[in-house]
Amino acid sequence: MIDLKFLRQDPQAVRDSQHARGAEPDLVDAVLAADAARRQALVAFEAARAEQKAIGKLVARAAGADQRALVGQAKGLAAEVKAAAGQLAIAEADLERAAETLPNLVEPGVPPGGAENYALISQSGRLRDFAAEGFEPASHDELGERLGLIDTARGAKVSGARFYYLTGIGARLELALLGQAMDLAAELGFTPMITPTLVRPEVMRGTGFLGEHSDEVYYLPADDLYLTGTSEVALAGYHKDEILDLSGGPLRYAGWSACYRREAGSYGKDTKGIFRVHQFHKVELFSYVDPSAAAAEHHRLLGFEEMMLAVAGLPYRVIDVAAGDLGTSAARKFDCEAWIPSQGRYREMTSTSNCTTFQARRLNIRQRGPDGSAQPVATLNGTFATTRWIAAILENHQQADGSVLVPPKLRPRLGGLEVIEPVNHAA
RNA sequence: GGAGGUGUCGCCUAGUGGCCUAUGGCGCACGCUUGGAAAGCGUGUUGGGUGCAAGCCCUCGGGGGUUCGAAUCCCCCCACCUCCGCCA
Repeated sequence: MIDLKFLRQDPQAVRDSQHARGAEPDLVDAVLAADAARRQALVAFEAARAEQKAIGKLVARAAGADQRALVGQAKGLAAEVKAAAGQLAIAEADLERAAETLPNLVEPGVPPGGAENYALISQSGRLRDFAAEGFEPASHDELGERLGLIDTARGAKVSGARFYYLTGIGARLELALLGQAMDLAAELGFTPMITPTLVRPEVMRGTGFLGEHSDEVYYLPADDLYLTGTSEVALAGYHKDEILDLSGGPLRYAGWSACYRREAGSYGKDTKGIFRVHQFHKVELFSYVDPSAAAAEHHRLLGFEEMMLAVAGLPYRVIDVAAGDLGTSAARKFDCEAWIPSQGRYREMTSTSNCTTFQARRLNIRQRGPDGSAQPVATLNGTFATTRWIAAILENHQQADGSVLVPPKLRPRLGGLEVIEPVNHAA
């Protein structure tokens, strides 16, 4: 049962939040009505049960004809209880269905509106002037092919569109990036994790991925398991049904995993290269914190992402994503977008979301409050590095002669390699 | 994949159809005792919902069923253990 205390306490705040998202405000009243109906059914059920239990005790103590008479009475009560239980089950299912569609409460300060209404927070790094350098920047897929790093043709032959091979230095570059991210995360106090990528339905649902974007998710019917699009799912499910002790500070994890996305609604978008693919690798940060510390932790995650962008030497900007462009479970989201020269625009490299208590309420992850009662914690996540970064690195560090400079911090992980030179496939 | 076994309140454990409103121990918390501590003694200790409260309801891996009544009987699922088979 999803915890709806926040909704009962302040329905207007939820309506305002829905408005900011450009989503159905009527949903709030539908959920409240379902909640009231459930409560009524619950009261009726509890009353019937209490009566039944009382007579049960009498039956236990009675004997002979008295007992037979009491059993007769109890039979009638049993039918009542059964009916009440049926009503309750229906009311609960209705509420669950209604509550499931209600996205998280948007944090105050988030710009209202759709994707284009984001707020620019900061801008870092220098955009190169390729015209002044005397050449036209090549796209990452061109570079990847020329340098022998990415093979999308054979990816398609073996697995279909949006699959690829990383080959040679391409594979090593990916490992370097993810390794660097894991090392940095560990240094910063995040526990490194390699997580399952197949999860049960309740975990998928609890993290908010079976809502409106369920068609983005791979499902294995034979096993009733979902392939995750991010290790966030496994990291959020990690403490499912647990009561955590956060008195020593947040619990912080860095998950490494393959990620799978169907990209169902994206025909025609980013069809070339590895910008939008069905399978990629990612290091994801995940924090469990006291709700009062969530906003501060969010900025901390953003800071770590910026460190990795600095390691990769990418020019980027940070945006505060508008309410209408937030995922179901996010209350606020900061994206770091790197400049992609061949496209002449910024593209998402990292994304960090404050999910406040949304996921914890669904996954039943709590901590002890001051009064000893169990209260939901807040969860936050942030991308730390992905396959997509290879594309940004190739494009931003390309040279006029077709080679690519390896960012200095990554060189030790590539055997000291400083420049990736074109390979001659004809040879 | 096949056969068998196990799952009770943080941990161990009693409980095989009705005062189970779940036993006992360990641990933990508080109190008494003490110069202080240990030991000892006493009290409390699954979690949740609802209520000002008393209370009431739910909760014995999860879900269904049988029954007036289920921790207990039946079915399905999940996890773990043992053995067999298969396999990177």
